[in-house]
Amino acid sequence: MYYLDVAVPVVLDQTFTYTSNAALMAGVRVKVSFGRQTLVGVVVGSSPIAPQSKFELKPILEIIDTEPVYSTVLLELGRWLSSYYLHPIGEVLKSMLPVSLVKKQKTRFQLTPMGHDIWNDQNHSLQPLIRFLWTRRTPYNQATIKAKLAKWQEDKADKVTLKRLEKDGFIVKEAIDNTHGRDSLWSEKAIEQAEAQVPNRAPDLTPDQITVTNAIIANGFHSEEGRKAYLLHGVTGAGKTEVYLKLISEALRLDPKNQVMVLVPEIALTPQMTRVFSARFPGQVAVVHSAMAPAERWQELQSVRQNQKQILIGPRSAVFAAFEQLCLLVVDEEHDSSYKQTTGLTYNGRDVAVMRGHLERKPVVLGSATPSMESYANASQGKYLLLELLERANRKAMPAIQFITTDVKKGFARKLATGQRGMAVIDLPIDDRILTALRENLAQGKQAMVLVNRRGYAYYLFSIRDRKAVSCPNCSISLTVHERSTVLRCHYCDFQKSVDKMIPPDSADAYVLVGYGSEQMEHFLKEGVPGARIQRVDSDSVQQRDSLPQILDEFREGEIDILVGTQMLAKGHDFAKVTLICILEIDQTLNLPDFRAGERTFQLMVQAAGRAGRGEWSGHVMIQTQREDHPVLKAGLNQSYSEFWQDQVQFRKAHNYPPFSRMIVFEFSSSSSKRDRLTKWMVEVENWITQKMKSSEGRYAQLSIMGPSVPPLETIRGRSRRTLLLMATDRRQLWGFAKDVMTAFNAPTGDLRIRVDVDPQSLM
DNA sequence: AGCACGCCGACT
DNA sequence: GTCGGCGTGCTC
Repeated sequence: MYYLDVAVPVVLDQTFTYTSNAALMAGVRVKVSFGRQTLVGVVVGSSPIAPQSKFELKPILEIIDTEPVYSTVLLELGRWLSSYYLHPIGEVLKSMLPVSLVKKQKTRFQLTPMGHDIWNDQNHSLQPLIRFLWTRRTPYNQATIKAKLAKWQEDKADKVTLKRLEKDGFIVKEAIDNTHGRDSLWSEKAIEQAEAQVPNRAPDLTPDQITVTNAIIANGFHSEEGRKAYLLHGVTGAGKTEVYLKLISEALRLDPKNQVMVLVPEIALTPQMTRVFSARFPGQVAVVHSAMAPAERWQELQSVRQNQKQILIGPRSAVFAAFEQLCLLVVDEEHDSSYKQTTGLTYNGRDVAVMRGHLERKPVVLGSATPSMESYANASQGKYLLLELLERANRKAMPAIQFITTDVKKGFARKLATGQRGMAVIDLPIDDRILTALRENLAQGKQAMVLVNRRGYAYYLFSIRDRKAVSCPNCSISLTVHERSTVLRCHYCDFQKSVDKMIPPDSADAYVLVGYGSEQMEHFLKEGVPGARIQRVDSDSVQQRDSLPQILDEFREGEIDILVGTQMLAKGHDFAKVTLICILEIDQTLNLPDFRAGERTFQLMVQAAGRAGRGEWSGHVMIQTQREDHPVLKAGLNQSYSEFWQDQVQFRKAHNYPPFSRMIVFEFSSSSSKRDRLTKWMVEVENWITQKMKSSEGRYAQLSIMGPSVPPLETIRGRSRRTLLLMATDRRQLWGFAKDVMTAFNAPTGDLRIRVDVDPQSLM
């Protein structure tokens, strides 16, 4: 008889003991009966000696794997993740597996045939309700339906719940599996194409590239002492990718069975990126990304696991991939915030990569033109070895940056007039000098990109009578105007409704559209730059057609003259014919109420500028701002990381913000209808903290505790929230305290919920 | 998280 | 009287 420690995917941060006739390897999945349910757990340890236990131990039901799915290192990594990110071990292990095993479903509500009958049946008592809920007869998402139902019940006494309707068979939950069904234009085709071509030869490296590469190679690919991380700080166009490629070829030269993990931000996973790698290493590259069907993704991961492919390129989740012979980890654009998972296990793919490299005893190379302050601080302290590429590989000058200082802008608002929505241009929120430059650029047959801050048509719809913006029923934020001002959408939940239904039909002139988004800018540009072929790129336009790679290809082929879009555009693409980049709302980025605003702004400026002048023509960047004297903007103008660093270090130090401290945020929430319970709970939290500090005899002297407080966005998706921010230089104090918060408040009853975010990227 | 047990309000 | 709401507690 063997006694197995099994981690099951439940919120409890502990393992459970089961019995088995066979000794099982750690990392093997088993089916177990847990309470009244059957779950898939992971064996994390086993022993022939019975543990003293007051429980009656159950036997496992089934052995799923013949070989461990988690290597020793991955299990160790899982334990580290669990304690570092304060997340239960069973859930951690589950999150580490490829998504194919985790169903991600989005629920929508649809009428059943019986429901349709009621919709048509004038005599049925429920017809008014059903007609109210389903103004059209297609499915609605949960948020919309719940909002409608709430509205219905405002003035009526009847209590009809969705559950009731469901149970009576009038409506059904329609699970939409968004992991399936999306066709995946990116990977296969692009890679096939790339593989069909002759493997391209490595160019001669510049002396700087050689120095950097040799520094890493000289240290070797294996080290028993563990940690060997490098920060490769290379200006845009310095050829960081060539350094990665050279390192990979060196690794493969040493042993063709060696394998390399390459993490890239999700958005950079365009065919071009994978094309570069597969052209250099034909047939040896596996790729995973979010638009892939689970089966396809699993296949790619499997090929890596069995060492049929040498290189794995993927987004943050690829950091958990199983390798047979991993020997190098690369994290490209390490500063990118998309490495941070914001829900569930809130890991940062970059940091996990560093930890994994440490556990695997293999080097980790973090690359960026604008390193995160955290990584740069680590490099300054000698935790990482700093390697620099300070010149562009083609010796081209960095693009010239020019500030366009606008007058204090007239409030940009327009009437929502029924007949001419989205037509009348009253005032352009884009400077004439920029428009002129765009026209000239076009006349010369060159390309441009225009970056704005927000997707959608207008920022919000303002009611003149109520003196407030039309806001989301589920979130404390105004609705964004979309589709040429006909649709209102919430950027935080799924709520969406047409303007006509949101406001009384005859009152259109009592509302104004305030601000603009990418969609409206597209229209402005179409008028302002006649003859230009303009394409919008933001998550709306891309999602609709799942077409980002196609658009980017068309742009590269010269079938589009101007791309207008959100900051998505600033990231990592390489277009030879782009000579002009315009950033319209840099001040807004700079003004965000977040201690990283300066860092984000600098990154945006440098990354955007990096897109210009990559080919034979030199580049030009125009930035519309009213704050040209701001030190961060000046640093951006000079493309000077050290200037930026000097300025921000002062500020971060003064407030003891990261990288000079660590942060952990707790989010407490309840459904907004039960806000009083949440408030009560927060009183408990406050008392607990006071008590804790009193009894701790200065053990937490170092710790700053902020809150619990009402976050800027109090309600999201119908849930009221409170946040508690913990900050400390001393890691032990911070994690010690945070773990205690978890134990004290982790099993909230009823509708209350708690969420932790370790090393948060955003404090909203 | 599930899932069941258990205690209160509105219906045949 | 019960059906079903949800609040509470447990899971080797």
